[in-house]
Amino acid sequence: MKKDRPFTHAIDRLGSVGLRPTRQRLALVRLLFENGDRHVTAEQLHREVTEIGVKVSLATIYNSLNQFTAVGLLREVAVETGRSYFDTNTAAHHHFFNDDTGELQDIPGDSVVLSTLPIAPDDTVVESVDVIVRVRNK
Amino acid sequence: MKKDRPFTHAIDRLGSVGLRPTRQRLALVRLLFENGDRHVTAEQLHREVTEIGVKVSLATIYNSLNQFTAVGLLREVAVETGRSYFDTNTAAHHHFFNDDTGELQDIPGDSVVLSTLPIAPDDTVVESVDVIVRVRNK
DNA sequence: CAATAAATTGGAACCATTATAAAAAAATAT
DNA sequence: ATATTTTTTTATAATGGTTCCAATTTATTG
Ligand SMILES: [Mn+2]
Ligand SMILES: [Mn+2]
Ligand SMILES: [Zn+2]
Ligand SMILES: [Zn+2]
Repeated sequence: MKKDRPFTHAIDRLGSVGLRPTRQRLALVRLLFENGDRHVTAEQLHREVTEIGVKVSLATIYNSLNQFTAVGLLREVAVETGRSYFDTNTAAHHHFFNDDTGELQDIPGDSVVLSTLPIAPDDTVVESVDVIVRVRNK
Repeated sequence: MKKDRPFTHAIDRLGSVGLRPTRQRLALVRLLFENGDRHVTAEQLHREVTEIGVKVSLATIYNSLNQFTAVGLLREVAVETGRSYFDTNTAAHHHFFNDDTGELQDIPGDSVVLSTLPIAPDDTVVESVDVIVRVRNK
């Protein structure tokens, strides 16, 4: 029996955004999307893909993360200067960031809501609103 | 007649946090705190201090910004990977970030309020909540 | 003023990321 | 299938913001 969830298969997900299903991109797509929502850095993903025995250069990791972001498969989250996080959940949502562990995690559902959104400065339009709740280990 | 606002003078502000009033630090404190709230990067501040004719190395700019942050005179705001912004307003408040110009600016008063704050993950405590409203030029 | 401690400095090192250009792989045409 | 063309991957170099370092200068203390 066949799942009807869209893009169950890595190859279809790549096809849907017009990227060729290469060995490297397939491995990355599987790691990223076949285990629920994820938040990864380039180095993390490189370590993971290497661990499962697939050889992918770090340059390709960066290329792929940027391409996936450009086509809307991923979004980038800025939590600390120095390194980028990529998020497989592209819907509007907010984050907890653990300063001790560097772990980024979604804030569930609507458990944080802005009561008022402020008026954007003159001649500007609001693009997005990012809420980051910074936490520390107790 | 004497102002009664605390730390009107750069030298007092440095004294109050136990930092020696060197020529370099005095110039930086004046630029940072004598013209209302500011949001600057290291490079920006270096350009400014150079423009007023004070010679300060970039290393000292970084040292000073980090020291000022450590003693609570400044706070660091993470808006984009790659470079740090330092904020002279250390009270809890939120920001507009203009992606086109790189300008960071305070969201006035309580024009943005979180209706609910989410429960922090197990064994963690909330440290701070940062709201960044990203805008673009119209 | 002498001695000591702290701060500043130029330049090297660092680290995440991006650029480059050659080799490899994939798609297309024959 | 083979040849041709296009895209992708890769190793490596370059980049840019930041930090480190050891030598020099400045400030404080005795
Ligand atoms: Mn990017
Ligand atoms: Mn810092
Ligand atoms: Zn997320
Ligand atoms: Zn601010």
